[in-house]
Amino acid sequence: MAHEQDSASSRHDDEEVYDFSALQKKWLPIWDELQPFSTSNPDDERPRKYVLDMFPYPSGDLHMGHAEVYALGDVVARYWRQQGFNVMHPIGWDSFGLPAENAAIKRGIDPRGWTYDNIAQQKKSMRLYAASFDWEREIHTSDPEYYKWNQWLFLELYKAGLAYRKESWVNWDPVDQTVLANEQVLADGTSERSGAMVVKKRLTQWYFKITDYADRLLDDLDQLEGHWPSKVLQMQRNWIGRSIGADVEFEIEGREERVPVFTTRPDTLWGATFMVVAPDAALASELVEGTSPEVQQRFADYLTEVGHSSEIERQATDRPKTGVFLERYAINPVNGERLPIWAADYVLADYGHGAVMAVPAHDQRDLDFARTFDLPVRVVLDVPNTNEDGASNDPSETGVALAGDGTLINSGPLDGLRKAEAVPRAIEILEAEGRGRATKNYRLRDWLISRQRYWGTPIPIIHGEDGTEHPVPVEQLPVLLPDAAGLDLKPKGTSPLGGAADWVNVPNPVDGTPAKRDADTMDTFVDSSWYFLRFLNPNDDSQAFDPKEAEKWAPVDQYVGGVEHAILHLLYARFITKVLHDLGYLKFTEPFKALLNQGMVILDGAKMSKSKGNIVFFTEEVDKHGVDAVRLTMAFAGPPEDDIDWAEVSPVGSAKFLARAWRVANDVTSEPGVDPATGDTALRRVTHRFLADAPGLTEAFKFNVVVARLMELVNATRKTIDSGAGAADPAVREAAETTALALNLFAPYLAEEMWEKLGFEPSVALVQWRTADESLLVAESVTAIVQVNGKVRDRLEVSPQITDAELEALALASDAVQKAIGEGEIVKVIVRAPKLVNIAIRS
RNA sequence: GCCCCUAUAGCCCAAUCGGUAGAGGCAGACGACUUAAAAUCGUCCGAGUCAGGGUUCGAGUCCCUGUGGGGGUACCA
Repeated sequence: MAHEQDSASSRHDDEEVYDFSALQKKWLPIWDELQPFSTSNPDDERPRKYVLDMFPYPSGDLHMGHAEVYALGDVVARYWRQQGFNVMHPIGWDSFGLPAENAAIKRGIDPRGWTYDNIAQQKKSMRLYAASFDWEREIHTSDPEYYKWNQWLFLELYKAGLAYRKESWVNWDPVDQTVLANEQVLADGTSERSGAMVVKKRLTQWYFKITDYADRLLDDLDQLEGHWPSKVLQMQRNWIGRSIGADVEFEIEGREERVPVFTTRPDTLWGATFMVVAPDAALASELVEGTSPEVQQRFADYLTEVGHSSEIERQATDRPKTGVFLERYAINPVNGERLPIWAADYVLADYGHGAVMAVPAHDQRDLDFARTFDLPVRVVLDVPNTNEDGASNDPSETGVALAGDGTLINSGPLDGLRKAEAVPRAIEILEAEGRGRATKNYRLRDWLISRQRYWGTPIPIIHGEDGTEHPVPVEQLPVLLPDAAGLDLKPKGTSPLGGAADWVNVPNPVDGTPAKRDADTMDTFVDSSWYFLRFLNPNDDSQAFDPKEAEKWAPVDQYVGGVEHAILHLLYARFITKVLHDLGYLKFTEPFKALLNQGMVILDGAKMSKSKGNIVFFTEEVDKHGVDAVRLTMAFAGPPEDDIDWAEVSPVGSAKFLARAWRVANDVTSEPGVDPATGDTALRRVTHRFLADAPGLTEAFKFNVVVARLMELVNATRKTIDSGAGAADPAVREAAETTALALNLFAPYLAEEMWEKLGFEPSVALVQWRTADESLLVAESVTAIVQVNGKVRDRLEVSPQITDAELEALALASDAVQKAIGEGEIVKVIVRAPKLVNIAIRS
């Protein structure tokens, strides 16, 4: 094998061989010298574009997912540069986080060293990959110069009343020994990081009050319509989960305070037959006090049982309903009925008020519960029976709640109203009596930002002995992380920072008495919630970002990244942007004007993973095929949002195409500047159609189509060289130059080499796209089809300027058409000159 | 369960406003070059658009129903 390769390369030791490795070695230092992607010139008068790729978490080397996102993001960045824009395309490192800490614990080393070593390695790969980043703006979120501003941001939220501490049930990851945000718990109840089954734990933690922004986060999604993938918009809408309804206040026998419940169906209030409270809500424990010892015991047992059930059991939807009767009664405010109160875990403590009015006839969950415990079911909405066999649709018989629309019955003043009329009427009645009001509820919960881990941003709060909270004064920021040496980083359920005695024990800023620093660190999603602003002035040590620069560059014009961040990161960044807007730092309210999601790179239909051993390694692919071929493959594989199965695409094919393009450029014999107008018209038409179409296709993210069209152009050029006008034809040069310009988006090394070979100075990345010559876009003749009753019967070569009348006459004169019409009677003739005639006949 | 996306050649994918189903690639066949092979160049082969119904002069494209695949969500009252 090796022998054969040697002989092959010695035989073709001339410049026509496409040697990607030599190109990579040649151009990287030249670009370093030229700095074509710098955005540091303040006098640059070109219009600006901010193109941002989601920054990577530095673990190990780059992987194929990185290869995809940075290939596609770079197409966009390079495209806008060609279109005359001053494009800011920065990159940095999301370098705080658990993997570094876990790796450090495993190896007994410092997370800092591990992280920065990884960054060094990945940066090398990233530079080789030739994405057009402005490296002068590189940031690391784990640098004190960065996380200082996380702390500043925290204090801004704190001052605004948007950061607060509360005790509550939290998601606890028993493997990583830390709390998780709701957003970090997967649908199956496991941690998105460790994969461990998440358990509930009661802790006092810091929260950001994102729920205050729920309406705006939801409503402002409308502005992004058409610019963000509709899937992401929908996921965000579902996540926020706004429900419109009403609070209804129930008197409780033997209790002073009323109990409010939230319902989206106030129209069914007359159908309530019992009340259910969440067993883990404070209300349940309160209600059970003073009841019989048996009930108290049953409740205590039930609470224990609920606490022990795993997340999986809790989430099984077909799980039988469980609960205990508390032997207490609520009074229905509209009809005075006594409603028995039950505790059951199908009611959630942290949604609404942790209690519901149960209307079994019209709510499936309530019906399931009622049937399990033999509670009454009362229909209050007459819903038309759609059972075909005429069987009853009575929920107590069928077990199916009547969820549809209908007319109110058994509902006093609402009787006879439609559902849509009854809802507002019921709210009016409640409001008039002071027993309720229209209200909204959200699925979204506040953002839990405390983490009991080391490798993150310290929370800049000092706790006095008396329990008071004191923010660290801004001028004392950053609160530096203590040295990891000597600290026990092993997960033990409390923050490792608490073990750094010198660090944690500080005087109370108010009176100098002993106090302690908050020992938790922030969720790393805080770091990434505003990083796009830090790129604007990454070295400014006087402020987090410069609002003037923000006005120039932000918001981000095009954001590129994986759909895995569709909810978490994007929601947090949107929230923080709105907060900074409200605090007067920003003029805009949405951080990312447009979003492009790329799919995943998979293998043989399966997600790549270490455990499955089906990993394609970035470095191996780049070594084997070259950067350009890997990048081109990413663009050509299909629409960006589709997954790329690496087993189904062909970097070999991409490399072949690049070699083919390279040979075409090599064959050009005409001099730079030769007038293309004298060249072969057929090839020029292909070139100019490409020049005309490529920009629109690129802006629509149809990169695969642009590449296909480019292949077509190269094929046409080859044909002209070999069997047409020949290599000296000026149209061949024009086509080759166009190819180099287009390849700049997908294969920057080869593009640069071709550009040089064609007699120009680097860098091709700074050369403007050419406008197509309109006269070459109009074909000399077009094929018009003639249909009879929709079937193609003839084709006519006609002028593109032909009129409807002329074309119709020509079509009717056709023998083939006349034959098809036969004896039939012409009913209608549709003419779409110059492309089509359709003759409708009746036979 | 609910919500959303999707289905075009053996495979990956194209197809502006509804107007000739094919741009491109992979795989395959044949030929040229070569002592031969690789590389290269050339030629060719290839679906009637998941199924059924509807709207229309005309449907891959719009509407309805179903099936397959993918994703989100999970007792949110």
